[in-house]
Amino acid sequence: MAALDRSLLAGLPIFAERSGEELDLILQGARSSRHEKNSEIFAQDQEATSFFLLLSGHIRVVRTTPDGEQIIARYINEGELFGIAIAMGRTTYPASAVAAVDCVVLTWPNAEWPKLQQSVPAFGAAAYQTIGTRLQETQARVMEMSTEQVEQRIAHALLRLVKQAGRKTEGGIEIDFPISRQDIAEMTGTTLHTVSRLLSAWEAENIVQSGRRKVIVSDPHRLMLIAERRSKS
Amino acid sequence: MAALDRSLLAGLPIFAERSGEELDLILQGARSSRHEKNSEIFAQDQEATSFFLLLSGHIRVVRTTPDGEQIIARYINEGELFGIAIAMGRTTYPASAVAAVDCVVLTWPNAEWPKLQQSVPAFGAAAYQTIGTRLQETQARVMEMSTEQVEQRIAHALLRLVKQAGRKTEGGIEIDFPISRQDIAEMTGTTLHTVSRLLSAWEAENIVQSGRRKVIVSDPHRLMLIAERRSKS
DNA sequence: GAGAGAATTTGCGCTGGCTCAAACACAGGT
DNA sequence: ACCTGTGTTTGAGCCAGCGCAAATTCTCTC
Repeated sequence: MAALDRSLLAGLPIFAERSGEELDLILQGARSSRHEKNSEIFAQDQEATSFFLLLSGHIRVVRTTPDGEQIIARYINEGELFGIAIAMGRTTYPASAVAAVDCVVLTWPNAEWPKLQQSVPAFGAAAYQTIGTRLQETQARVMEMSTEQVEQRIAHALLRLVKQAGRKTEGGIEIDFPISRQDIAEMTGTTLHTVSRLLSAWEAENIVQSGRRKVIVSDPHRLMLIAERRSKS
Repeated sequence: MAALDRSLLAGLPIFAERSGEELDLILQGARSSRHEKNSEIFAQDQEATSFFLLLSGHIRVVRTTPDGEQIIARYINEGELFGIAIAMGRTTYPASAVAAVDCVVLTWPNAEWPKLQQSVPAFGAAAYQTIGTRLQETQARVMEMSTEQVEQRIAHALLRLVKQAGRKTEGGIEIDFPISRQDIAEMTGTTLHTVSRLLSAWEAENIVQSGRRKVIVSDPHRLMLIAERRSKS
C-alpha cells in the first residue's frame, strides 16, 4: 500500500501542533480503510487488536446488555480517536462501533501503541485526554439520568448532537447523520414511543422539524429552555 | 517533615511490582495527611493543584448539580488513586471528595506529575488504567440506569459495595463505612424513601440487616438473584 | 437524662412514562 | 407501480416509584 499522506492529519485539531516529521511517524504504522454505512468496525467483547481514528463520517458506539438491550454510548465525530482499549489497559473492546454513514478510518495495530507513545508523546497524551473527556461526559450523563426528566434528557441529547454534528440548513441546524427515534431513545434511556411523542409535540411548536431518521433543530434557544427547566422550586 | 517510609506503599497491589528505589522516588514528592470523617479533601470545580492516593479509609466522591442535587459518583477504597484531574488534562476537580471515615491520604502537587511519569512510567500507567477502569464502570452504570428497575439497581449497588468494602461479621458481610439510605439513593438515582422500603422488605426476608447508616448483607446469593432478575421474557 | 438533631419508617395519592396494540408512511428494490 | 421491510405515530391503560406528610427511633450533646 502506498504511504499515507500527512495532509490526512494536518487539518485535525488533535494534531494541530505536530510537526511534519511527527505526522509521518504517526502515519507510518497506520492504514486507512473505508467502512460502509451500517457496517461494524469492531464488536463488543472481541479481542482488541487495533486502535482507530475517524477521518470522516460518524460512528455509533453501542453497548449491548446480556439480555440484548442496546444502549448508544456515544457518537464519534471526525478527527476523534476511538477503540483505544489499549490505552485503558483493556484487552477487549467494551462496545461495538458501527458506521452511521460511510466512513474513512485510520487503523493502527496495538503493537504500534508503545512505539508511538515513545516517539510522539503528544499522541499518547491526546489519547489519555480523550479518555478523560469521555469519563467526564459519561459521568455527566449519569447525573442527567439521575436528576432530569425524560423531556429534559432528550432536549440535552439533541443539543449535544447539534453541537457536535450540526449542519446548517434552511430550516435550522440538521444533525448530520441518520438518527432514528429508537437511536435517541437508546441515548437517553427511554422508549422510542416517548421520543416520538415529544418530537411531535416540539414539531407542533416549531422547535424542531423531523422525519424518517432525520432531525432538524429550528429553535435551539427554546430547546435549551426546555433542557434547563428545573423540576422543582 | 520526615521522609515517608516505603512500607507505606509496599502493601498496595498497585505498587506490587515496583522496586524499593521506585517507591522512594514516588514518595519523594508526596506528603501524607489525615482527614477526619466528613471533611472535604477537595471541592468540585476548585482548581486542581494536587493528586492523591488513599492509604486508609473510605472516600465518597460527590457531584452536585447546578440546582443543588447531589450524586455519589463513586467510593474510593484503600490503595486507589483519586483526584487525578491532571492525568485527564483537566484544571479543576470534576467532583468533591469527602472522607466517609477518618482517612490517611498521600498527596502530590501536580508539579510532580511529569517528573513521576518520567521516572516511574508504571505510575503513569497505573493512573491511566485507573481512569480507564472508571470509564468502564461509569458506562456500566449508565446501562444499569437505562435498562434496570430500581430494585435491581439497588441490589447491584449493594453487591458492589460489599465486594469493594465488605467486612465479614457474624450476620453476614458488612459494608465497612457508614452509609445512609440517602447515600444509596444518590448512588442509584432514586429516593431515600424507596431505598428504605426495599431494605425493609429485604430485611423481612433475611437478605440484609440494616440500621442507622449501616448495612449488612446476610444473603449475597439471593441478592444476586434479585439483581440479575430479567425484566421480561 | 433531657433535649435536639439526624436518620429512618411507613402510609397515601398521584403521575410520568412505560407497555401493549394498531395503524400509518416512507424508501428501496423488483 | 407494487410490495416489503423499516421506521413513525398515536391511543389507551396501567403501575413503579415519586412527592408529601407524619410518626418514630436512634445518637450525640449539654
